[in-house]
Amino acid sequence: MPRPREFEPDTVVDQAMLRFWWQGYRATSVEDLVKATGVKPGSLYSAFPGGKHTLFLKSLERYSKLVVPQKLGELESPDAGLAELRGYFDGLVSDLLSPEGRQGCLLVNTAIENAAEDDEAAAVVRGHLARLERCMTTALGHARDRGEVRASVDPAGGAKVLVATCQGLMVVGKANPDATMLRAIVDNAFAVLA
Amino acid sequence: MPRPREFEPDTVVDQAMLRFWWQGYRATSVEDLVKATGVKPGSLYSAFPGGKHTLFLKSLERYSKLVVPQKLGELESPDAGLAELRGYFDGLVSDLLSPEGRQGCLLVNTAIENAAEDDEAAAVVRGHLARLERCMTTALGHARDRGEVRASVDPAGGAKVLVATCQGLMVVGKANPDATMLRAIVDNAFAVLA
DNA sequence: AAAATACATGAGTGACCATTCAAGAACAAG
DNA sequence: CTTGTTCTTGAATGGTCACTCATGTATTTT
Repeated sequence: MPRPREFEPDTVVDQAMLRFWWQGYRATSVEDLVKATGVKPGSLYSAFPGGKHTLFLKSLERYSKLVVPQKLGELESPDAGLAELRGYFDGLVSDLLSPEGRQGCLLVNTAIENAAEDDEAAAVVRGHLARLERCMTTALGHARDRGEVRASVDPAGGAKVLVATCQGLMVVGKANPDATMLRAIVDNAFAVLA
Repeated sequence: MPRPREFEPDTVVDQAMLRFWWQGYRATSVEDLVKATGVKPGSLYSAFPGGKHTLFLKSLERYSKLVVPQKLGELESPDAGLAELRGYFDGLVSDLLSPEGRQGCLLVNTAIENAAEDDEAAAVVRGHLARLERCMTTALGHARDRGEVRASVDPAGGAKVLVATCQGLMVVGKANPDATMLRAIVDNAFAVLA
């Protein structure tokens, strides 16, 4: 009986995600979202009750499902080792240096901009950090078993440090997107493990 | 001849800085600043031409001069070594775990929230990162000379990694202010150097 | 074709935004 | 005391914010 919806909600979330990613939550207005999606306010609010904030949370989840796996790449494969770990960091650096990647990571931005005042957003960020830590622990364990890093490196502890280091890499990259600096950070982070 | 000013500009900047620190640039309204400082809009704009943005830049500089040296503490002394380096990281962790320190570092928050769109703010952040790197390089050099870390640790490179790690520590701390996690990051960051 | 249903539209809501400005007030010099 | 200068005040500006709702529309069932 009902008139069918003329837009695909997932597509709307995708476009909203891009806006939140590039501009941040506060700096993105509902009017921005209307322009970006082509969906008028009324339809937006009826399709996403809760409005801007709901759309933001859905954007975070969509980012986790769509963008994060692509960035992690082989690092999430069960037998990832040092090469995959290094590949992830190198990918971060080249992203930060490219015009399309300057915005960094939506989840890192969210940690800083919203985590203190938005528990739901903070929970998504915590999930992401745990996921990162998990696959880095695995990769570091394999790296140690294969002799790719010093035997004295503790995979669980080292992974926690690497998680922090890659978050910090993005903070530094935002303020100072300089190839020499970013590559030096990665080079030395791995040199210390070898 | 002129009527004397009834407020101290430095005090106004101090109070504005606290607001920007706790709430961020965008989330702090001029009305907030008026309430916090007791200075009415007209006076605020005549004392700080450029308004909110000028006050923000002055806040960043004041943070660098007032808050940062207090956080760095002995790490800025010319003969700082591993103890001072470790002390700085421990201080960061206990700040992030205390109600008064949850807001993290104004300059890290600024790197994420404003650096991409505000070159002047980004420049202040870059200065801060360079300052951190400089004193960490010195401290790490002394630590190596004194045998407090492995001889294979490169002070300049290691400092770059530590800078990134402490920025990342604050990202993690914002999303997940958990003592066990934060202490594990610091413990392992130093374990890797030993 | 008529009724029922959900969707699309976009002007409208009041609140808040950063900023300005006209008016009055306080001081110092003459 | 008068005049000149700067400061203080707070109402007013025009804009934008997130959000709502009455109206019209498209589709399916009867």
